[in-house]
Amino acid sequence: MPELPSLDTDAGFLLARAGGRAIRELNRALEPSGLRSRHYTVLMAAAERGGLSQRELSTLLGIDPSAVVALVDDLEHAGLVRRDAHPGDRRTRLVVLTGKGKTAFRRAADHGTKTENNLLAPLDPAERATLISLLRRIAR
Amino acid sequence: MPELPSLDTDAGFLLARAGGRAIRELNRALEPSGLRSRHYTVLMAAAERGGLSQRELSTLLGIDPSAVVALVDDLEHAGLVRRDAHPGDRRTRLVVLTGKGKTAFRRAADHGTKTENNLLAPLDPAERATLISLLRRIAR
DNA sequence: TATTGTTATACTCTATAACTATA
DNA sequence: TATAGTTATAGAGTATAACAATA
Repeated sequence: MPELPSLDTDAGFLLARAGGRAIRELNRALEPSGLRSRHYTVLMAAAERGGLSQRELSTLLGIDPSAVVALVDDLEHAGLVRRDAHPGDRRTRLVVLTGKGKTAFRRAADHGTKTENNLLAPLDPAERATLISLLRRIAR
Repeated sequence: MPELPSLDTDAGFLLARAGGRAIRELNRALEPSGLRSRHYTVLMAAAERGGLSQRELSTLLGIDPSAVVALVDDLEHAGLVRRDAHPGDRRTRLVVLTGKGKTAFRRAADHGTKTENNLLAPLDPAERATLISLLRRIAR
């Protein structure tokens, strides 16, 4: 007797729904800064581990390499990142935050944190930690 | 001392990443049937609570009303749903699964369930249940 | 030969506004 | 006046293929 999936218990549906909501609300919060949620994740990666190649950003963030080009273009034109030469490989460009980029990221992080608190409002701190640790194991 | 968000702990990023992966893998699994993940959720809603209006589908699934029109069009042309008249309101169309639609949904549900099992493979049954219940509280 | 970054392109998804018919 | 469904449209996101430079 096969059980049919239901909206209330389908993990894929709930993940897509919650993920879409997270993106939408973050985009709204970042609107004044001219950034979108994906720019924000690039800044986050660069702030955390400076000097990543675009290839590394692509796999780390799950964004297609061709899309990374466009995102880094945007951030470079806004003066928030530089594309530095790789010491040993002339094909590779290392994406590095500028001083202006660090400031912009800190400001964006304020909005991001508020948005996340709002999203997770129904959960207590232990539940938030549980959710994050479960997600980390399936997000890949 | 403000803590900056990190890729490892940012719930929005992890949700978006996992949600995107769920959609992508479901779309691949459904490809032979000619359905996309959003068609699947419409079928799921109609199977679970038959006779929903398109407006109700829109809020239940978090899909814009204009997009619901296109999805129901697709499903209707494929013979999987009907648009029935609402007894008391001639503006409203009730979306109902046909016999063919029920069969198609059961088959799609097989693929959906396999995809979900694959996605949740790193989690044991209790962890899956926890994740689903936490997601349900923030998915809205 | 393989890989990095890039360009071009097509398709899907999301979002908004405007219209119609009904309420 | 407000709501359900519809159409049109624009913008953002996703995905693929092909190319130049370099490994």
